[in-house]
Amino acid sequence: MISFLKQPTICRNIVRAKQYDYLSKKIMPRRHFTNNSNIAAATKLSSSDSSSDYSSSSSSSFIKNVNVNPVPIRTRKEAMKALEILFNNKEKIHACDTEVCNIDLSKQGPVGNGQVTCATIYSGPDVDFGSGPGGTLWIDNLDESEGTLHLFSEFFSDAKIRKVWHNYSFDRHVLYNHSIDTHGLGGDTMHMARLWDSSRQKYSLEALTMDLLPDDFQKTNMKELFGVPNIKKDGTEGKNISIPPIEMLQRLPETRDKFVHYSSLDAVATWKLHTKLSNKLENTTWAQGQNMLDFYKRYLVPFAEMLTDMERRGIYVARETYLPSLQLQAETDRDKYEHAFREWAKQYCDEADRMNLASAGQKCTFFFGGGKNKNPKSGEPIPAEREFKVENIEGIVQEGKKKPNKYRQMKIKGLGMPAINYTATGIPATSAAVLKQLAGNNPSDDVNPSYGAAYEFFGGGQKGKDACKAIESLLQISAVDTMIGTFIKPLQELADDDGRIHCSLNLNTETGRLSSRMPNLQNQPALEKDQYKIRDAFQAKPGNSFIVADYGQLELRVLAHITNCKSMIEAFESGGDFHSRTALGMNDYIQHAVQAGKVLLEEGDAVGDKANIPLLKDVYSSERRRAKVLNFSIAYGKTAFGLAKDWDVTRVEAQAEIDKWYNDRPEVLQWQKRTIEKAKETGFTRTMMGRYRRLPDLRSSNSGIRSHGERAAINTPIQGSAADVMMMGMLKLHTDEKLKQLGWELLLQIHDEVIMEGPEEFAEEAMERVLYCMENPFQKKLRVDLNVDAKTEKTWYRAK
DNA sequence: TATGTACGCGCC
DNA sequence: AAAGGGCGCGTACATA
Repeated sequence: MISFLKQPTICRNIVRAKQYDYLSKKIMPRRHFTNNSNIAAATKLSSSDSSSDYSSSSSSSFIKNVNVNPVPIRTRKEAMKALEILFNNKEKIHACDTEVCNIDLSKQGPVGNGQVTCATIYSGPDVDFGSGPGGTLWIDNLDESEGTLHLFSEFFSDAKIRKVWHNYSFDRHVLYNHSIDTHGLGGDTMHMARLWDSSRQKYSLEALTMDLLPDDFQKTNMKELFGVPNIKKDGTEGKNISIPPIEMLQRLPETRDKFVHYSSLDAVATWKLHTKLSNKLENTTWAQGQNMLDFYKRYLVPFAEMLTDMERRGIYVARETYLPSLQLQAETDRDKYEHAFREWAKQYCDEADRMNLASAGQKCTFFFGGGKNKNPKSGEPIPAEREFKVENIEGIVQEGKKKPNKYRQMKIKGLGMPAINYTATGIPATSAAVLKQLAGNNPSDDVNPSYGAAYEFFGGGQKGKDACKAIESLLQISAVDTMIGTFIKPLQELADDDGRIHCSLNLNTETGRLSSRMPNLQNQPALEKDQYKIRDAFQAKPGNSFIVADYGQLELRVLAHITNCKSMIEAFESGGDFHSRTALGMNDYIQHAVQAGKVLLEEGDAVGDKANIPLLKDVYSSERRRAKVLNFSIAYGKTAFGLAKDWDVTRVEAQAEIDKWYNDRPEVLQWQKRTIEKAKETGFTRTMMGRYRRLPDLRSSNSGIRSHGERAAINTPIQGSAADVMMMGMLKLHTDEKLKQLGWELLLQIHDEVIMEGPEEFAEEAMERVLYCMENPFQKKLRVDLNVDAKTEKTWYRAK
């Protein structure tokens, strides 16, 4: 039997730790409250000598050694003078930054949310805005100065004037909230830093400034500058520090000057970082006679600008006409499953009604507490019972107390079932895969039920059957909860007044893929798993349609191209179903069956008198499925150990399958060896378009980490090159004159798939162009053709 | 009360 | 000693 149990890995935890580090920065950018305090920088700044002539603030002692000489712009007259200087320096690079209020970044994105309280511009050490060369412009846009910013609209929207930003997407959107449509992206220091070194932990302006700019130019974070201790109930100062709202810092006389200095400094830091990063990229080879800055400017800058267009557009979800009924249906289902499970569990657990079915800890104790289960890491037995805190809705009064407490302890006793699998920390896992093993594949089927481990444990018979059915209900509860909590609800909450969702599309991955946040639109339930048809909520406007186009086997085609593998190239050249062909190559008896005309390789063969012959994928479906798994596993660097676990076969058997795969494709094995070798020498691996991924893990003393690095060394060229193909394809789609003329625009990208929206009447015409653009992302052809499948429909669900 | 960690799960 | 790459995010729970 195939098991899908996933082993916990230390690698995953390493990667995860990094994600959180990064996320805390992403969720709370520099404008927000909770930046980590930078004690080192603060100490350095406050202890250095006061040679600065910065004199506009009595509280400026915080920032002594960085002189930004801000020129405040509050009136039309001042703005006109500044604009004249800006336009006289058209050819220069201008670093810009905004400060924003009225936005809660933990709940909403910048499209349609947030107002700019001020903007700062720094145009380099030569430009003099009136405070001497190298001063900054500080454009006030609050209170009586509101509207000043808009006077600069022409400057921001001029495509010929290069502006550089840190996290351009955010600024572009908030400026658009003031009807300022920026163009002329000169660079985004966040993207440049990612391109220069994609394995950094932090990409915040602060972290980059600290690491890349000289010690005498450093940035102090907001918490350091403006943080005030929270006042506790008793009136004393608490330990937590919060930052007053932006608009308050800008208004209050005691913080105003410091704030002006702080925000101006961000623009200066961005400018200096841009210079520094340009230099670094310039000194990195891209291709013959060209450097990474060339690559950045030619592809990544237009790509980044395009991503903000997509974010701004958003995608419509039927928040009012569809999602609520969907939610109701899901909640009804949930209640049904919940009732079924609790009724069963009551027989074994007094507090079954109060158990939190979303708690892994409680489920773990209930099923696996006691018995012979031991933590494989620590050797400790799993406790036979545990207490959990629950709300005291029963109003139980504790002994010796007069009134009931708000919370009470609830005891769960373990059934002592043998654990199926363990988490990374050595606790019995209660994942869906584990519960599935307990319940069996199909315990509720009337005709042909199949039961899992719980059947035997409860002594078989009716009791065993009931247990399996109950656990299946529990499984359903988790599944439905995920649907409601991760998809159905957030989609409704995040839609704007027009029902459109504006996720943030980030260039923040190690491999060059995009990621999507708030919400993540790249993990919406797909196909069969989309039991509630959530993708039907994504709809085109009346009169419009979607085109959903995806690359078929993109990564495998890329693998074939990169490795120049004869057998793979041939398989793709002959067309048809790649996985069937792999299965054919790996099993003699399938070859015989095909040669004897007993089965057909693929659907295209079912013509004329062969129409009634069955297909390989139907007759040998398990072989094909295995071949498919193997195809992907090898691209990811899976080992015989992992494959053996997945397939529930011995390691030797798994290795034999792998060997058979490589036998037909020796170039792949050679390439993998060569690539790891080279990565160890150079410390990096590269993609087709020449992007680098540094792999410091390859030099780790921890062999687990090292192996992870080796797998990354061979996976990144595949995944990253696939991302390259997609990026180039999207740039073609974006710049295609015909598509523009027909009114078709990109909305989303899901790694190997794009969603476009446009007038229904031109859908067929547009589709032709879409196919052409995506199939020809490069001037040069790859060694295998790219296969694009496109469909036009009214909803995302229907277009698959 | 706020924050970090662990677990688990959705997608390609 | 671990044992498939890349993501984002909701929930529970421990800790400060």
